[in-house]
Amino acid sequence: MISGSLMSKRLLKRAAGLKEMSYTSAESNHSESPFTDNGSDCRNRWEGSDLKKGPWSSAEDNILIDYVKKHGEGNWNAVQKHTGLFRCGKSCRLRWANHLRPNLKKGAFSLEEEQLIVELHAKMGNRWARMAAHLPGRTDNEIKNYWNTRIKRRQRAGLPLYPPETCVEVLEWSQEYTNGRIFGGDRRHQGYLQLGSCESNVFFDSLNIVTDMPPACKILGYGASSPRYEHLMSPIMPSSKRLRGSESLYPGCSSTTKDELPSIEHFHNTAPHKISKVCSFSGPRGVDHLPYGNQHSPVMIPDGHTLTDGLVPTSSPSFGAVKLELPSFQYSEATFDQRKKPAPPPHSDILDAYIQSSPPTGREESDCFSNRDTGLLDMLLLEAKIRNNSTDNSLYKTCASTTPSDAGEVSVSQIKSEEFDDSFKSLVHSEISMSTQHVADGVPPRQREKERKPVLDVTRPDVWLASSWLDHGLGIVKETGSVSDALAVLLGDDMGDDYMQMSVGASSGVGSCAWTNMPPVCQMAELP
DNA sequence: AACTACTTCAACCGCACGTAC
DNA sequence: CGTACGTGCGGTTGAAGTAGT
Repeated sequence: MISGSLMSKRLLKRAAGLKEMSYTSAESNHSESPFTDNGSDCRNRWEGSDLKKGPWSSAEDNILIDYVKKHGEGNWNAVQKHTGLFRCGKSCRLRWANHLRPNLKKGAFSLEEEQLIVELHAKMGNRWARMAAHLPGRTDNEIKNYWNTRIKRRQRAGLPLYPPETCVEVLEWSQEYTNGRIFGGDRRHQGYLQLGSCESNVFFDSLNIVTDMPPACKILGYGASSPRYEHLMSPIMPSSKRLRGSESLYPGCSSTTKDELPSIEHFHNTAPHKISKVCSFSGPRGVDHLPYGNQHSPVMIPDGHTLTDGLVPTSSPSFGAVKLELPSFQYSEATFDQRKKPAPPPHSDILDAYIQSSPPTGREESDCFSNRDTGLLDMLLLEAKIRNNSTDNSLYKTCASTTPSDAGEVSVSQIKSEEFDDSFKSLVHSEISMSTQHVADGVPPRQREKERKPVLDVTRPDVWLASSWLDHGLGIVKETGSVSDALAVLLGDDMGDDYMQMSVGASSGVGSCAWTNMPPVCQMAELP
């Protein structure tokens, strides 16, 4: 929410119709003619490009309004022909859609609208246009700007982006999905699932994790170790351009993303850590790497910096950092011991690679993982899909437990290449080996896996939640109805003592954290 | 008052999809 | 089938506004 004075000023400005002042003041000459050049605001003049850019003058607005009145919306490229307006069709459309069309709401978002945005974002991710469809009179741009502003504020405040109830709702929804009650045939042809009034397509076309590789620096800077959960905390990170199946090799590496992520070479050169180090979900990864509770050792990123390096005091991890520590690859104890120094690459790398490289069980799976990212739901769906598609979770488990020695060393760059297939095969082979050994020595693979695992600290929300979400079969958390509690723990981890107390207090059952035990910051569902 | 840092938001850009030809 | 065009979407940019010093 916009702070009082600022908002009131803005509202006043808008109410008085002065919003154009900033433009008209600079281009007051435009009021006479839309084609009057005033230099400063017409950065790319139509003289050079035939088309004017920059702020619209009121005269131009009037021309466009007249045009739409006469010809209706659409055919925007014809505007220039019919009106002589030196604006491209896209610009006309944008101006109309965002500012000129009737029934547009101006002014600050109402509380209801804000709540709806949060809810929608939790389900849809950065799908502004779809969100706008649920907010009459609001534009995608407006929502997007609001959200970006909001998350920045909340990140600064160290608060979660989503109120607990939203997360719980989403989780419950996910459970429905997991249970197969929200799943149909070919999603591509069944349209968006309607859940209440919300399009929940997010569930079905959002599992392309890599695409959401945050401008890593941003997400990491805020302490999120798993971009998959960026939307839980810092969806500021571009959710990449819409993935439309054309991104092949490394779908997540959209241009924008690439620019902000450490380059593959960077990983190679500065951190010869291998992906296999991370090719294990990091939920219960080495304690040393966890930024929780009193173990605020920062999560490492491949280049040797920490997630919080220079950005967030490690002694006070952001809420989001904790909250976002969702299912990720974990280290086996052996793995961890070997890797206390090396920093695991962003978990998303691994997960992405895993997802995208996993031999699909069918086209549906392929589709499932081929679309763009969304929000909190992604991981839930991922889990569900993996569970659904792997009869005994073996592959999943493999990825969750395989040590480097099992899988061999796979570099990040390899992960980002087709060579990951080989790595994946290695993982599978290791799993097969484990199963085979089970036949030989009678030790069930799961038990063996347990033996290889570090003792999990169930007071740590990352461990707890990751375990719960990823696979109860991992043997860490047996209760299945505690997702909400897990989330509560997660959300409740507001840096430090509160969280620790709460977690310990719930030791009788890791899944028994009451909302009332939430630290105040967590109970504060929404920051105004 | 001047300066700086930060925030907001309108507009732009590039990409992808759908459709007509 | 391939291409061009129109359109929509999401991320980014940068000017203007605001707050703090």
